[in-house]
Amino acid sequence: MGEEVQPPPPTSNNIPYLFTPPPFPPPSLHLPPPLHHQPILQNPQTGIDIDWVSLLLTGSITNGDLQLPNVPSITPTSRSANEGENCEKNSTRGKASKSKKAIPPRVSFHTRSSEDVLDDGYRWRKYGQKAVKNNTHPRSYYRCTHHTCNVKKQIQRLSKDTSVVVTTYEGIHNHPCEKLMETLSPLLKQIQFLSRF
DNA sequence: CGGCTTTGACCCGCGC
DNA sequence: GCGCGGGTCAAAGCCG
Repeated sequence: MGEEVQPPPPTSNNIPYLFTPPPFPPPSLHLPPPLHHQPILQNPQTGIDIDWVSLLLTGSITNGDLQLPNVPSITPTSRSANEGENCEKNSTRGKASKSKKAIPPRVSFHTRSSEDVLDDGYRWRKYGQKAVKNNTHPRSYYRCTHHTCNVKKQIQRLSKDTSVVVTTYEGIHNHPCEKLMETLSPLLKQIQFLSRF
């Protein structure tokens, strides 16, 4: 892949991945959010909403002055608690190896939903929940259940606006999304059929 | 019975 | 060095 990682947009709160637009496709989101999840990605400066249909059809967005490239806009974080797909545990738990760890791509986005868990077509197993500072809602930690896949995601509601769910993906799936294939295969067949005329 | 959630404990990095 | 906050583990319990 020759994709270049876009520099993170400047943020004031030193949380570099907030408001980071999703790449196309997002590392783990190969499906648009379900209908009950209203994506509210927007340019924090202009407040212009991102058009998911455009995103999925063209791979890029031209919505007002906000443009998203179709390359991953990945924002590696400087936090180091769990950097890595190499976060295999050594013999003793939590002991970090001295070698440099790869920083996994991290993407976060906001959706407006009454449900916490965004159904993105993958299967996730919850492995932790933690109360975080300055937020009345706990943060939930999920891991992809595919045995060879190391992708994680965090889900948290904004304390300011509890209808907003912040989903943060970490890592890239190394397997296809079965649900996506199920969903798309009849459409693809139809397209193939129609393209014969 | 297998897969999943819950939850308290543990570990680590960072700031003071 | 210490305390805090965040991330993960793993045992126990739940559920289909």
